Amino acid sequence: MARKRSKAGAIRLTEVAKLAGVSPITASRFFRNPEALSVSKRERVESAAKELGYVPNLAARALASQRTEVIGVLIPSLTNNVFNDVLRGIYDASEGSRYSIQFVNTRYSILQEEKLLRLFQAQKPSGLIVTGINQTEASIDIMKAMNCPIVQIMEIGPEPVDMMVGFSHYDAAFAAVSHLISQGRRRIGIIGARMDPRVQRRLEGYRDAMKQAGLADPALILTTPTPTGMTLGGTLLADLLAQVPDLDAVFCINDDLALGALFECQRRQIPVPEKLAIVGFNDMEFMASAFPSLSSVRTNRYEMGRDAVTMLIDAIEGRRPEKPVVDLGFELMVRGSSARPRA
Amino acid sequence: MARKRSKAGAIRLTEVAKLAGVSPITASRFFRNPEALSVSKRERVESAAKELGYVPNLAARALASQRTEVIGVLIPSLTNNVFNDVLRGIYDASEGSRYSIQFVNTRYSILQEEKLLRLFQAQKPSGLIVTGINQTEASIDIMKAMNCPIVQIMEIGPEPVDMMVGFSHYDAAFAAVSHLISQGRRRIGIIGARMDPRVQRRLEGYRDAMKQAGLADPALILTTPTPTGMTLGGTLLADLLAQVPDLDAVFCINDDLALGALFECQRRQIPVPEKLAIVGFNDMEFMASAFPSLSSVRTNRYEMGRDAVTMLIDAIEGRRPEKPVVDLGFELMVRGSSARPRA
DNA sequence: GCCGCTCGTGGTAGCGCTGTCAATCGGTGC
DNA sequence: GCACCGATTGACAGCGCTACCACGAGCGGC
Repeated sequence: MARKRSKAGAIRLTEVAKLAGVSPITASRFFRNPEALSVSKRERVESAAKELGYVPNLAARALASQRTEVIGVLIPSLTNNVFNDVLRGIYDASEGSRYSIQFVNTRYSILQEEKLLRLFQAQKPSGLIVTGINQTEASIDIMKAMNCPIVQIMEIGPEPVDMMVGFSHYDAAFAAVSHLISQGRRRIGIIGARMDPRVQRRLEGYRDAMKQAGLADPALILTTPTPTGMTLGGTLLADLLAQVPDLDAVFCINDDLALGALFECQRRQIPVPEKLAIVGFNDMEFMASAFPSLSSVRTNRYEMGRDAVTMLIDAIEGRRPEKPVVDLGFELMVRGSSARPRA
Repeated sequence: MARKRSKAGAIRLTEVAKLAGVSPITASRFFRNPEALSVSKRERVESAAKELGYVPNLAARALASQRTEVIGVLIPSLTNNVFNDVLRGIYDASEGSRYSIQFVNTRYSILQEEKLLRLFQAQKPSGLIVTGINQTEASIDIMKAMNCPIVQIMEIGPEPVDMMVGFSHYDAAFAAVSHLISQGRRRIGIIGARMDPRVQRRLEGYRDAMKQAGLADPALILTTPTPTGMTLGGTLLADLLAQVPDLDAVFCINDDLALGALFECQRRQIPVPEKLAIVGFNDMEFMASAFPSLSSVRTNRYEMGRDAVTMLIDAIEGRRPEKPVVDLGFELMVRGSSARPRA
């Protein structure tokens, strides 16, 4: 009874090594660090592996080496298009590297996040990307105990668990509202949905900009915890208009709401930007192509994902960045929907 | 030298077993099938595990058991919102089950898909979800060799590798175009982008519907391999109008193009639906909230993901479905943008 | 009272790979 | 010519868990 539980067709490293006429460990090295082998052995292992159709057993590798070449990504939502771009950046940056991405969905719940973090802990990833800076105490403990580089993305704050790539949602919202004020708008409302921590900070930016301009009025603020969407944008604007008939601008905490608001204006024949200015947040592709084109705050989502992975891989491989916190900034995209109304 | 390479704080099953006063294998069973233990042992293992903060080592489990509790998902795009809903269905259905989802991005390349399939092979997933029915020969060989249930999603065809959940893109497009014809439209164009296999089949549906009505004209067809987007929808419509000035309807092979086309009409002051009818494909949320509201073909994307996972888990656990191919159908959502023009 | 059954439990022996360290080899400096 | 050095290579011993099989206890049927 040579091998008790062996699977029929499974080709192992030993088989490859035997065919190549080298020791298993040499064959192993070929797959991890080919340069360490002499050219002749390298070629022999390579052709042997190809001939046998060898596929390495990742579980065995992970067990023996006490680590995996996985980068874990925790994001709050799949439905939110914002994360599409981030994920694209993550995938692009990881492509060609030895690391593969495993991403999980926290559904905007920090408890779910904690649970998933624990799950990752069992997997010993090489690195981790987590969204935002509002984790539970327990989550932070787990992250610190995990002994792998970690990048927090989407926003920046004073106390990174390890590294950070993001921007200030507060500043971005402040800039958007300041722009509306500078265009002569006075009754500037804000509509918001889902109100996650980053959205809250945008709301704060709005509040402070309005306060500083002496324009603050609680009636101008309309938010709901329900998930966002274009339809909701229309509904919220309708409600806000009922509350504030002399509204002359609306800052939408995301672009979906802004587009919904635009359609609502079209439905009500409210001219944009003449009677009502609209500014969104994120600058999704459709903002520029809408009619009128919609102003928004461009956030560097693709770059955020890309840079997070780059920093992570660098850190995993021992090249720690000199600056652990990277501010990617934002850019106010002024378009037709927020032009100065005719005098 | 008891343990040569042991990590300092790593708590293993053996430790838990010792504290609980049972054998390691009994502790192991507790985590996999608690019902098999007597109540007293179960409680003792449970409290011991909690006390030590035991986290199972997934790699070791996978190595010993020759399988992982992972469902692999291959999808072609992250940027395409269509897959958001599918993924949401997948996540929802997997939640609460023992399986975790690992998804990878083929970027609409069947070669990339083949490569990723090979990667999954090394991981021995419990099940696999792949997009579409156009795999390479090699991919199909790999899938057949993988010895796990597989569900192909997004469309259905005559030869499932294993199981399928989807609908007929041909029929759906045919229905959409027939609707426009029934509304009295004659010069019905089609604009398309990225032209993946499923989009190609929609184009076929359009072609046949037009041919059967005696309305076919190659000038009415405008497609491009470039990625889709709202901006592109405007551009394509502009180009099509230049080519076919008497265009009275346009079938857009996805909703992004449809929305871009609507904005282009607004920009050019072409009344929709009076002068031009618009129908999209997929029925994203924004279609109903646009002004005018946009007609589309509703596809059951969420259900597709959900059902795929359900079928997969059932099959993994030995409950093979009676019907391996599930047609989720579609529904034509007729809205303002394709209403009959006034006589 | 004995048989055979099921249920719960434990011992043994790996799963396929890599970390560690020692051995080997060809070339180098003096 | 010899000690020495870096570059390659290999032997050994696990990594933490579970499959397999064995075993004993409890129990109903005859």
